[in-house]
Amino acid sequence: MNTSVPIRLVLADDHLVVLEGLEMVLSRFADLEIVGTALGGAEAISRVAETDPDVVLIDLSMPEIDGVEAIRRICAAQPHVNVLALTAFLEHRLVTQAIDAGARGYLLKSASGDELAAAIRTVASGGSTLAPEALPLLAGAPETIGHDLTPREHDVLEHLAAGLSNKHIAAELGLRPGTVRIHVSNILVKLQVENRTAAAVAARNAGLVAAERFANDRPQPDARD
Amino acid sequence: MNTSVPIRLVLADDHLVVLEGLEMVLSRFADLEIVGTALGGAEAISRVAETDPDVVLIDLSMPEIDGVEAIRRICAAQPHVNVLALTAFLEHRLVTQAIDAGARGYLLKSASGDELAAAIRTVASGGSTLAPEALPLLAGAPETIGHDLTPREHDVLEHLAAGLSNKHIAAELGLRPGTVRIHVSNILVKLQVENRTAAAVAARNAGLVAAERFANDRPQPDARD
DNA sequence: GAAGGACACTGACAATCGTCAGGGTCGTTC
DNA sequence: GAACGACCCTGACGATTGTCAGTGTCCTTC
Repeated sequence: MNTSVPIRLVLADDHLVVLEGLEMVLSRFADLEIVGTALGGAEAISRVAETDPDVVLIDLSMPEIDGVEAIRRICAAQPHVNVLALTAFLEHRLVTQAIDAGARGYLLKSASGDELAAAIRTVASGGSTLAPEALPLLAGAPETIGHDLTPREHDVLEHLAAGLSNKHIAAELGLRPGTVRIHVSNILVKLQVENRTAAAVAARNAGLVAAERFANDRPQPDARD
Repeated sequence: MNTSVPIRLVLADDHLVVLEGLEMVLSRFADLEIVGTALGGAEAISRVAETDPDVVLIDLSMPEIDGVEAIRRICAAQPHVNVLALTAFLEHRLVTQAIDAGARGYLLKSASGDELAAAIRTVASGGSTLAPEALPLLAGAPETIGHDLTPREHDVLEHLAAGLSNKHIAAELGLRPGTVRIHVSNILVKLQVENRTAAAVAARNAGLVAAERFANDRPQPDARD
């Protein structure tokens, strides 16, 4: 029996061929209707605003406006829209941020089309769903490292992870170098590492700072004082 | 370019839903015949061995046996098979490594299904193709940085990028700390950076050292609740 | 064999980093 | 108001880092 109305769906993924693929995979299911697609976060937000769908399936790793930010804005503007986050990699920060931003579910791209459709139905009916692989990340405390950083420490870490010296960080933030040193020292304790280089690596691995996917640009402090 | 025999194709991607999507997108084209799919590098190798296809479309970022290694083995075993590399991100090391390993082409997932099909046809007929975005990475010298490192410098960089101090690196390599300092100093010059932290970041961005993408493992996908 | 270059190593300073022992502000609790 | 804790700031001191000048080895070239 056809339930009266199909689930209206918006898809967002910055990889065109993946987006096309998702579209075709999901169009197999009679109870799902794709009312819009988007190639980026900004596009996703406006597409959702236009079509007011039941469910949004959104990739988290997108340039410019990333998935988490898009989820946040969509949930703020249209709280009745159910958001399902999709991503290629299992990352603690992404899972928690997506949930915090308002996502009703979190799924990996290693799921099958059937699993995806099932998750969409669950989310559409007001339920929530989580990739089984994501559970241990939320349950235990395997990756709670660095989540107790103060705002200032996060500022410093951001610059530190770009390779700046304490002097440059101080100039950038309008502080004394000695002050920056203390922040760095506290960061080392909280990240459980021995020195700033290890901190930079750990911060990137834990996703505490934006990691440049593309190797093209290189942050270079204009030195020579 | 209408031929009686379709192009026989093997697809490999560790994300099941993406793999299904690619399969459906490409099955639209009458001149393409998908003779096998694989969820990982090892599976790709054996699938190619079994089916002896014209073209292999292979994702580069796969766990265990990654795409580059798979390409290398496929090209070694079956040199007549044309390999087309596919990846989500534009990374200098991946492009060059894929080409070195024997790939006839390099495409981004931001390509459309049509572009993908066109690239497959080009590669199948003995040509080669490259994502337009990948060209500047190979053409200019924006990322030739660090390719003139001596073996010893590479050893040191490997440890440095893991966050080790000079003293620890010295102990690890059986050197004096002062010696390590000189290697580090030379590395800084060659990587065009100011300090060791920036060197660690640059080395990872440029793919000069193995960068574990995420801190936690990836359990095997399965199940539906 | 001599000359040259690339590479690895080392000990000496100066600059930078990380730790220590403080002080200041703000908001909460008694 | 006093006490408390969280956060941010600062100068002084040892430890680490990065630079400099210099030695030894191996390999190629003349």
